[in-house]
Amino acid sequence: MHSLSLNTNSEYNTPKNGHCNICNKSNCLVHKYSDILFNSALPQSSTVLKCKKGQQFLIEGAPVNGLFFIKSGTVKVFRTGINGREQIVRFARACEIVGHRGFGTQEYYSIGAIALQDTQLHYFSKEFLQEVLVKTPNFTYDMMLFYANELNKSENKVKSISQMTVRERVVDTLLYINRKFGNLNGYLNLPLSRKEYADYAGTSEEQVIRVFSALKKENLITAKGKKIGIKDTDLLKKEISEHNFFLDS
DNA sequence: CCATTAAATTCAA
DNA sequence: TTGAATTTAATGG
Repeated sequence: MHSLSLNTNSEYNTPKNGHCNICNKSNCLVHKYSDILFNSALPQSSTVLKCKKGQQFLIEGAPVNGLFFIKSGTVKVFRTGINGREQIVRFARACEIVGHRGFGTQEYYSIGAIALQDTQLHYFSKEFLQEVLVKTPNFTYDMMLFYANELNKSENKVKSISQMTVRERVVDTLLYINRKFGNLNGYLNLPLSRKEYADYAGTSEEQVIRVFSALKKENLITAKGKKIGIKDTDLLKKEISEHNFFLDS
């Protein structure tokens, strides 16, 4: 009766080195708690949701009813600013959590989330998770660490947007994408539009294009459409080293 | 910010 | 797989 859940569990469950075999992280929550999350005796513990590229699955202002763990694909999480401008809060990949801020007393999501590629999501209802949190202290503790970490990142981001120059923020964004998604064939392994770089860095598309052009001239990056290659990570890091903002993942 | 041109991506035949 | 249609990038005002 839980065939879907049982199948899912096995995907996370071949650890030799303790690393999750989907996201390759040693501290992966989905991997660590897959038994609890997917093999629970509780009914309807999880369902898998399929999102096509460009599909929005979390809408700002919609009532909170649960949260998502990304099974595959990538997602951007954003908030709409005062004049309709989009502020990208973060990019998320496999095994990361989306929609967690709605938990507790909050009634409505304060963020939207949209799939950047075809994406599969594990959906967990609020009721189910509350039950798990109450019964499983280790899980609750790890979730608390996760929340604390998120808060720290968010505070760093405020600092970066208010104190760094446009160029530094764009460089910081490039390093963030590189750190988080790595590179494939010499290009960042996540294709983003200049607008998306801008929305993350807190600038305009034109500014990003101009910074990219400058970086190309200086031989720090290469760009072919949406494929951006970082030529010299260390030199880029140097540019923002005085801010030491490249600590968050 | 907007307009123009170049370049890249998508899509359907 | 191609190339026409559409979208996105780049530049200059």
